[in-house]
Amino acid sequence: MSGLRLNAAITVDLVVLTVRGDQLQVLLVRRGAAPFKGRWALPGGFVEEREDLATAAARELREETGVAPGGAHLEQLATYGAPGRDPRGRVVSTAYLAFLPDMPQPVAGSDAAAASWVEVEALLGASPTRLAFDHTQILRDGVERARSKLEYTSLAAAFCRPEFTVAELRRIYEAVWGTPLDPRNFHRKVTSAERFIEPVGATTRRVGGRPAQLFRVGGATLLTPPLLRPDRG
Amino acid sequence: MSGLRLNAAITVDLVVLTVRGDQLQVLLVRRGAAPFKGRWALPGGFVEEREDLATAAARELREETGVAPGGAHLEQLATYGAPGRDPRGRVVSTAYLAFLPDMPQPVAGSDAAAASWVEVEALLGASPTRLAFDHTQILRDGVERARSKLEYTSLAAAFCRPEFTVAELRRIYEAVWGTPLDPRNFHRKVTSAERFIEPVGATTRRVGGRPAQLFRVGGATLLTPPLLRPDRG
DNA sequence: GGAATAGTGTCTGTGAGACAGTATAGG
DNA sequence: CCTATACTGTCTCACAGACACTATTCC
Repeated sequence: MSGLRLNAAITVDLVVLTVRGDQLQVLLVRRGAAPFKGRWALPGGFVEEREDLATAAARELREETGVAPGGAHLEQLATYGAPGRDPRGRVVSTAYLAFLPDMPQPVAGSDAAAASWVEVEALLGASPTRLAFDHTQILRDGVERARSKLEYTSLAAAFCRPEFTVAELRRIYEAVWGTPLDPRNFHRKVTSAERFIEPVGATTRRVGGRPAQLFRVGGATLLTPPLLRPDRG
Repeated sequence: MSGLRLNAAITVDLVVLTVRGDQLQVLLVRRGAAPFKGRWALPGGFVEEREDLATAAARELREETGVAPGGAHLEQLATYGAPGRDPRGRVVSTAYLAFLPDMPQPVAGSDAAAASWVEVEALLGASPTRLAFDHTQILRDGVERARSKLEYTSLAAAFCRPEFTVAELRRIYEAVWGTPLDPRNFHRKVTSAERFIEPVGATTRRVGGRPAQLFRVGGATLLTPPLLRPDRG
């Protein structure tokens, strides 16, 4: 036998971000049980026996959104283990961050009746809706990670469908950063960045204006040179 | 009572980095008990009841190095919870990353007889010494985090003593990145970066060559503009 | 003086930001 | 024609990299 003393319950929580209607939104569930019954919370759950943390996160993502593993970007964010964060006892939660394209139907395949996309600004802005547990802090950390990742990596495309236009990609950046960007300079930058996006050959049909070229992701994971946020002075 | 099922043992592991003799080194302990008895491992231990993860990491750091909380930079790195990573059972470990200046005496105040600074290159290079558990991977992640943090933050100074010269700061960058840097361009960059370092007014006494100005850290935490690694193409 | 290290100036290419101007669609 | 969106070209300023040069110490 092992002398190992189990001293905690380990869970995963998900910060699932998407851009819908030029807004950065996060997937929340309404809690059906105490504690924080009726309050919005990040989706999550206990890690099963013999299950890796990343596997548990992918399973939760699939249960909540119907998105198969590999269909979205999923990375570990951070771990939260303050003694009082869950009134039921010592719960240590590893948060994962996911980027999803705008889904055709909201939260398809979800088991939770009360799952919903919520605008991030309403949760972190001036008069924020309070979330359960320390989930507001987890969300804040996730959003900051997303903002920073867009600068140095090609992950913005993870918010887009497989084929997208430069303008769609730009609106991802604008929604996540909350800043307008110059469309012309943006176009020049992303098309000249090495292996960031590559043209598909086709164009969109628009209701007005010149049709746009369609692109898919190139092979690059790092963005060189980086695409820095305007302010950060 | 709570229906909470404790399903894991939660621990913290430390990746304590320093620069000694122009080498990036990490603090290791030799394991005195099974599993992996006699193998080098990262220092760490179980999180106590009612103890925060960060507090546990600071406590471990102090036990191993004698460095008081606040005397070093300490940040959360990542959490490792693969089912088989510890043969004794389900152990979830949150790794913390610490940056220390070169200590006058190696590992002062340590309780472990077998604690030692080890060159990182010997652990991650061509024919690496294998560490216990998944500690080689944790170390790899920590070193990569350190390399990237030096680009965008002013944390390189955390490897220096309170007063330091520009050349000492440059040797930190060179040791962590493993690349030589142009001393003149480096000097111009760090002295012109906003609030990165500020002159103390005094100079060093040297055995040969012009005395160097002494600096201390400025208030800035982010480095604007960033100081990018030479290669990363 | 010579050797060693610290620090400055200068040039050149690249890229960011600003923005004029052109291209291609619908009405 | 006008409007809307996509895309290209051009200008200017700032900074990175390369490296000549000056400054201040010990010998």
